[in-house]
Amino acid sequence: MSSDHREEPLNFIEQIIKEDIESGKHDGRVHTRFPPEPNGYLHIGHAKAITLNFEIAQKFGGKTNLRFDDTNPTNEDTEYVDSIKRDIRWLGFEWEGEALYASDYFEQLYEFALRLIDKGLAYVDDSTPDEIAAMKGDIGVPGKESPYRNRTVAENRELFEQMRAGAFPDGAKVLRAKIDMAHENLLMRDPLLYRIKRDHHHRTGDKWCIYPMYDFAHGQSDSIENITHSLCSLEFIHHRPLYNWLIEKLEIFPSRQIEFARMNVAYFITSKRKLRRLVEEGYVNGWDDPRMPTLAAMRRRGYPPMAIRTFCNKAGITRRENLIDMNLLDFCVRDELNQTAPRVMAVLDPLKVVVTNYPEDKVEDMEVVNNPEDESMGTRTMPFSREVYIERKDFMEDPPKKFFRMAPGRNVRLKGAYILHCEKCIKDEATGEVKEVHCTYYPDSRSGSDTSGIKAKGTLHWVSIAHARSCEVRLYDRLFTDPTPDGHDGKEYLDFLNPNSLEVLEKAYIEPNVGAQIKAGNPLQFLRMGYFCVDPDTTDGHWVFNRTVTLRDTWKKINKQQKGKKKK
RNA sequence: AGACCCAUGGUGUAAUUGGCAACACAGCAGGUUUUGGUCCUGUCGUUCUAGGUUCGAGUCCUAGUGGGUCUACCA
Repeated sequence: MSSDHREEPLNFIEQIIKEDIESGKHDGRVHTRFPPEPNGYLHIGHAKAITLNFEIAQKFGGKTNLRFDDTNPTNEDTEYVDSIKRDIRWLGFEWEGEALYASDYFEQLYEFALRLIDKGLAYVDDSTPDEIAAMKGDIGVPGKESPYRNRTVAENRELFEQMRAGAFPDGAKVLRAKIDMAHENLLMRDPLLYRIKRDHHHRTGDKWCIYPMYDFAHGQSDSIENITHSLCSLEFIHHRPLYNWLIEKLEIFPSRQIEFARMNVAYFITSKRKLRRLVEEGYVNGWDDPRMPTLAAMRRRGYPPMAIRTFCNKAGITRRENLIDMNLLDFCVRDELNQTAPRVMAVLDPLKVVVTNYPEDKVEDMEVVNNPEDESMGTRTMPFSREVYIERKDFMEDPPKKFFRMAPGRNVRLKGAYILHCEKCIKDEATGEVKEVHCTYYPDSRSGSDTSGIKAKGTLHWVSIAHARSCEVRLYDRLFTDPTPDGHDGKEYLDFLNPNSLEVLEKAYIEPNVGAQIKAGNPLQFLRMGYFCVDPDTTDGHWVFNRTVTLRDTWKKINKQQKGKKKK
């Protein structure tokens, strides 16, 4: 297909994998995993990790597991398991075999713990959390060894078995690795491996009262699954020595952890806690509110999954801090939708236009193309009549330079129909508001068979008043007014909420012959207005559309520039 | 304070691993257009600082500067 010989550059992880394959490591096998904790909804940051893990495996002929990291029963729930699976599939990925769970390895993990105890590398500690914290030392200050550190193997074994059997209350004892209380890396100062916690687990129920900590579950699960490359975000970099230490001492499959910088997107936040607050305190209408950065929200907003994947790929993989421009996301979304979204005409802020020389009872069917980018999408018809709506902003009584739309004395084309000559506007005497515009049309200017020779600089979208359908349109803007709402001292992210992030238009109008498109999630381009999609709130009698993203708007820019000049 | 990580246009990533700093987005200026969309053309602008190694450094070394991470019985 492609004739260009330039190889696409590999990111640093792909380079590592390529080298591993070339050196015959793991017989050239590549196996990654996506390890979410089922305690919340997936967001754009997860999309990056998902795309990376699945696509990198695909690229090198490998596999990707989905493994739920469910070692803390307190916040985890099956509800999240289902939504996570749905979101991954929505992005277009399918994991290897069945979904896996760290909790399936609890018995094996327990065996691993005994193995460590037998080697004299783990001990049961009776210290309280406060005591453990106090003995941990500080950055640059070595810690102190626990008085329980030198229990015998036999004693440790018996105590740990009793821990499992439920002999001790919650928090009474922990199992710790025996490494080095003076280690410069705080995580190596005898890290906790198991805690006692009586809580109902979403899968194992009440079978266990001890649960492994992240560091004694994640890497071991990787190893159990023979994961070759365990990709995670930069914050786990300090865990790597421990990750490797445990694998080495346990003498299990040597998975390799590789860290990359997580993706930050301007005007987005991804902290679970902060997102939860937005939902719980009603700043947004739920986890799938189209203003949220969750995948459920992006789906509802109409972002095509492929656009999100493209976006993640274009953002790239490195170990640097980054803040991705939202323009890139918009670009990816528009690029995808430009190819796929059928065009329709909808008037969001209607202004009545009367074509005074058009017969009152006449109706003509105008043929219009569904997508100029894709001829195979065919055409449809739009009824044209004496009274139509146009966009209020497309008329100006006293227009500035470079305004190509409707104004008294000027010609404009109604897309797919006739060229109109604007005669006058009628205003409300009290308010000065333009109530309607009177035009005449050129009968020989009909679209497709125009013999008038008249040129019109602008082309407007329109709907026939008698035929149009009323609908609801929801316009979304960024949720925050600041690119890094949670990055300011002295202010919190809620201080930067955009008061205009949602605008609901109850009285918008859409052309009538689009019924087949009205299925929740379907994308549409409202000609000249933007990309929209059908919201799931839609019923037969009430159509609701979400604006996914606007079209690029050169006029808006010109207009701004002109206004800026006037001020000067 | 210590350890670790990082530093390339406005933003994000490349640079055949030591050989003319490139691509995308954004910006700007044009062209095409029955969407002020798409598409096309042009244009702007970059290696944190100081030393060192080398014929040659964005790349290697040293020091500095700046940013990030780490002291949960969370993951």
